Parts: sequence; structure tokens; C-alpha cells
Amino acid sequence: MTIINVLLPLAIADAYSYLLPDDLHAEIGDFVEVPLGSRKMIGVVWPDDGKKPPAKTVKLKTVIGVVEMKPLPLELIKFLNWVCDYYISPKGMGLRLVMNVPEAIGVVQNIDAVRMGTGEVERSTKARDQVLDICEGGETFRKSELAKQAGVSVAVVNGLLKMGALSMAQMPKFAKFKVPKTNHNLADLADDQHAAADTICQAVAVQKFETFLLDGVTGSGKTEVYFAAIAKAIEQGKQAVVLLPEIALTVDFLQRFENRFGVEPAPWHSGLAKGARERVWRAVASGEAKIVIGARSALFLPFDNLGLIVVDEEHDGAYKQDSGVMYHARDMAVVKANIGKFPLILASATPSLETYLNATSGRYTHLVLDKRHGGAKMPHVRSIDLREHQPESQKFLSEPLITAMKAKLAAGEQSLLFLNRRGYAPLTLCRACGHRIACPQCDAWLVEHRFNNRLMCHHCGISIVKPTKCTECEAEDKLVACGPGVERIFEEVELLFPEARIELLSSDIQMNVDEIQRRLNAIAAGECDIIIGTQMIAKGHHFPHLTLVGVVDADLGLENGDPRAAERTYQLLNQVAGRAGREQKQGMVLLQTYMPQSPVMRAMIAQDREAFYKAEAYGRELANLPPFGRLASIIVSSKEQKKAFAFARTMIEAAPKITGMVILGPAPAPMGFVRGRHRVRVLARAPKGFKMQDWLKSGMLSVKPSGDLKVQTDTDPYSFF
DNA sequence: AGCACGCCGACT
DNA sequence: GTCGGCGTGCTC
Repeated sequence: MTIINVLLPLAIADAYSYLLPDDLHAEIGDFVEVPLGSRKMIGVVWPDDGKKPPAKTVKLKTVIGVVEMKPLPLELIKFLNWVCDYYISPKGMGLRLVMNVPEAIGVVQNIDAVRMGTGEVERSTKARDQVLDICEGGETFRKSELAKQAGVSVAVVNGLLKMGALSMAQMPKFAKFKVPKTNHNLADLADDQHAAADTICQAVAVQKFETFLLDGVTGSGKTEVYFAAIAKAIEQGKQAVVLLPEIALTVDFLQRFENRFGVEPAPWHSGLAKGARERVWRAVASGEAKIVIGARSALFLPFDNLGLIVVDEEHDGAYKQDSGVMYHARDMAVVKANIGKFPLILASATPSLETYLNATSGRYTHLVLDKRHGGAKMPHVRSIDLREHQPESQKFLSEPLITAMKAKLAAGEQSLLFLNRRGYAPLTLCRACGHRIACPQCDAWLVEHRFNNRLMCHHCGISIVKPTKCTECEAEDKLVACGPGVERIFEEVELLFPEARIELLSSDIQMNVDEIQRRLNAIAAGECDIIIGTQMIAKGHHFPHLTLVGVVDADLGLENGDPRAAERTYQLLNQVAGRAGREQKQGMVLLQTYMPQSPVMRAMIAQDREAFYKAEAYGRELANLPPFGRLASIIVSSKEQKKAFAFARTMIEAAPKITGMVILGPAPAPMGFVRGRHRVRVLARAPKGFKMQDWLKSGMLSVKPSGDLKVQTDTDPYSFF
């Protein structure tokens, strides 16, 4: 009997010790079944990285068995340890990110199949011949698949089986992923694309760690450049992964991939069915799947031989995980590439300030693509000063915007109205008593949705039927909708342009992936004049007939005090603007704003990105905010606000005083009351380069919460107001 | 994550 | 008096 460490995919800080019987053999990375309390569980044999041995009082249990499958690669174990240490999360939670696919953990299951048998065909018929023709090559088939291919019913196959002309066999449960054809459909690269691709390919060829910022305006052909790098990785016998911010992108994107490489890539996102998840996980582990296109969690797949990571739209906030291990996939991609010693591409038209500064300082290799290809020009961007052009009362579109839309409608071109606000109206107000209808368990107004006549909370999902009288003073018919949501803009546009074909796209409108795709295709085909939509239309799909983009409220997102708000707004507006005029026609972008002089609007109008980054960097440096300083956020929550505040103060008292470390708070968190719990936040700010994890662990986090108190730590929080 | 244990409300 | 609701804490 020897003692081994086994990490279990639970919220447990360290691996547990188990006895390994002499007749079992297990190496680090092997999956083992162990007893845990009254149940059994599968964990992974973990290296002994300085974990403290179990207390003398615990009686060690014995490993039940070793699971017959490929062990987790050492590099992945190293990566998980790094990630959990950085984000101050239990290691078991890191392992859970990998083992989130229960069906893939265990011996590969074969399924029943049929193949050519040795028996004679008793009576030859057309149907029987068709089946046997297909089996001629000796391949195995699922019964149903064989019948389908032969164009006959399963009864025919069963008949042949009975007489022995076909026999039962076993076959792998999943179809194999085909090897991408690196030269299948080479794009004609422009000179700047070529140069960028060559630079990256060199790093791919020698497999060294290097981070590239592929910095190119919408339509400059970034994708073709990194496809070339992926092709290079495949030729080197390596795997590659492309991370995308949202599933919405993938349908369109997977098609582009298939056009270029001639085969389907392995997709990875939360919407995948069980079987598909198992298939991809195992194929990635075996090295059979060469290219994965996935959401942030694809970073935690057990790659056999990864040689390139691409993070597309690297600035996108969707890369930040907001529960469990709060990792940022872009940042962890850099770590993973560093551990695995291979290159990494961050691609964006509007890089995050962090990435931009890393690129301009030379830490990342900066590759710029500043021309749109295929003859497309950059859109003209203008602001509409709402102080001068105030929309009519209870209306939200200004006269200049309406005029521009009229002209486009007359010219047979498409317009898009963008408003990043779901629902009909963000606030319902009582004109009698001034009461604003708020969520009973969150700090948020209830948003009116006309399509189901309800008021909904976008934070906890609670919803009520729209009341006819005020919930406070009970006055009848005094409730009034305040402010616009996309549904309300839809209503306004219907009144203005009764003859136009209008399409509303918002994540509220229940649509499956196929339905969304169908409607996007219809828009692209020109079967619609005016598109109204939220964030979901800002990405991916391009509409050749679209020449006007109107941003209903360009200031939205700037109104809270978050220093990152300007950057986010700029990125979002840029992305929306990029929808305009991607083909031959000149695009026009109109921004409705009350602040035409703000740095964001000025940068948009002048297309002067450098000035914007400079202003942003200056502001952040003054405030010692990232990337000039480091932040960690500690959120204490409880049903009683007092208890949360008191505990936060106790934690702060336990923090060692160090020069340079600044503690801000406690203060009510940005969303101070969610799902019936009060949230109080403490921000810790450290100088650049200071590793604050140990300071937090030995100080604030050493005080253990009890009762209903919960503490959640977030290294590098995405939003920091 | 499960599962056991424990402490308060409504029932045979 | 007990059954069982969930809230809390432990699992090598």
C-alpha cells in the first residue's frame, strides 16, 4: 500500500490522500475511483505540490480502481494549479472545469453495429441487394444508418441478419473528426495580411511562446490571417483552438471554417448535446480533433498536443467567467500558451486597453491591418446632438436620424437601429405618487415587456403581470413607461414607416439557433428594410445591403461611474458601426448622444483610436487602475446587510498593512441586493506586479465566514466602479 | 456536488 | 409527541 493524492472535482482546496493497493498502478494524471463519505467518485491523481498531509485523526480510505483511460496531461495539471492559485479558488473547482463532461470520463463504449456476414442470401430482392452493396467494403454500420443509406426500412437489415448474410459487430460510438485540409480553399491574401500571416507562421513553425495582437479594423481580414496560422499548426502535427466570445457567432463562423478547411471543426460550447460533448472531449484528448472552435471553456479541454491558441474579439467581456473559478479566458490563454510553449493570437478591431498597451510596449507583437478589403470603405460616423435635435415627447428617434432612414428606405437599402436595452421600457413610473416599480429581491427596476405583458427583472428573472394600478398608492391608470427598449423603438418605427419590413432581434424573443440563423440569413438576403436589435446583432454576421446604422442611445453604458465604461462603449459602438457598408456601398453611422464632446464620441467620429487609448491610459494611470495597478474584489453577501458589513470590516482588520496596498470599502456592491441577498464589496488595490493572492489569503481571507455569510473573491474584476 | 445532521413548524 | 422542511458543514 502506498499513499497517493487524489483531487476530486468539488469545492475542495487540495487533493485528498488515499491508499493505493499494491495490485493497482496509478500515475499522476490517472483517473481513479475513490470512496468519499458514503458515495463513490472519480478524481485525478495529483502531484504532491506542497499540500499539507491530512490530520492524524483521519483514517485513509483505499482507492477502488483505476479508470481505463488516458491520463490528464501534466501540462493541464500545471495549468489548473496556476489558474486556481491566481483566482484563489479551490483546486477541485479547477478540475471540475475539465471534468464537466461526466459522460466522457470512463472507458470508451462501443455500440452495436452490423457488417457483412458469411451466410447466403436466401432470396435476393432489390432492397436486400442495395443493403449488401453498401456493406461490400467490409465497413460496420449502425442498423438505422445502413437502412437509411440503402433507402430501405430496418426490417430489411433485420431479415438479412437473421439469415446470416449480415452479422452483428461493434463499432465506435462516434464518427471520427476528419483531418482539416490545410490547402483546401486558400484565400487570396492582401500584402498586409500576408506579412502578418508569415510572421505568425514562423512562430508556429518553431513552437515558441509569443503573443501576437492581430489588430485590424472590421473587414480587414483578420480571420484569413489566423486561418493561415492554424493551417501551419496542423501541418506541424499540432492542434489549434479558436476561442470566440459567444455561441451566436459559431453557426456563421463554423461555415466559414468549413469553406476554408473542407471539414467540420470540433465545436465547443454550453449548448452542445451530451453525445456531442463526449465526442469532442474524447477526440480532443486523443488528438483526433485537430481544431476546436469554442467558447471560453474550450481552454480547459484536455488537448493532446496543442500548438496554437486564437482568441478572437479579445476585448470582449464575455471571456470573463462570472461564477466558480472567475477566470478570464484571454488572460489564461496567455498563461496556457506560456506553459505549453507555443504562440497565441489575440485578435480584435478594438483591443482592450490592457492588450493595446502590452502591444505598443513591445511585450506582445503588434500586427496591424488597417485596410478594409474587397473594396469596402470605412463608414462615415456622425453624431446627432440630442440637445439640438430633441425627439418628440415619448419618442426616441431624432429628426436627422429619421430623415436618413427615409432616404435609405427610398434607395432600397437597409438601416439598423441599435439599442442595447431589451424589453419595451426600462422603468415603470406612477404619475400619481412617483413610485418606481422595482424588483422585490434585487436593486433593479422591473423592465416592461409588451410581447408578454409582464414586468421582468433582468437580474433574477422574476416577473409579474403588468399591474393596472400603482403597487404603492393604488392609483388606477397612472403607470407610465419611461425610457426606450428595443420593443418600444420597434413600435415607433412601425408608426413612422408603415410600409417598411421591420425585423426585431433581441435575446428575449424566444428563438432557437436555427430560427435565429434563418432570420439573419433573410436579413442578409435583403428581405427586410429596417433591423432593430440589441447587442446580439453587434457581432459576426454581416449584412451586404446594410448602409445605415443608427445608435439610439450612444451614451448608454457611460452613465455609471465605471472607468471601464468608456472603453466598453467605444468597443461596442465600433462593433456596431462595423456592420455598416461592408460591401461596395459607403456606410453611414449616426450616434444619438447628449455628449458629442466626450472622448468616446470624438474617437468614434474622428476614427482616432490612438487619441482615445491615450486619454483612457492617462485616466487609468492617474487612478492606479488596471493595467497600471492590480485589483481584487471581495464580495461579502448575507440576507442581513448589517452582518455583511460587519464581516467585511472584520476581514479588513485581519489584512496585513503593507505600503502600496490600498483597501477601498466596504461599500454596497454595484448590484447591492440580488436574489434577496445583500452584497457588500471591498476592493483591494495593489501596485503593478505585486502578487496580492498571498496577502489576501493570509489576511482578509483567513477569516472564515459562518452562518449565511458568503465570500466571493475576484482577481482582476472585469467591471470596477 | 451530495449527503448527513440538526434545529424549528404542522400533523397523525 | 414525530415527520420533514431546508440550512450548514464535511468529505482523505
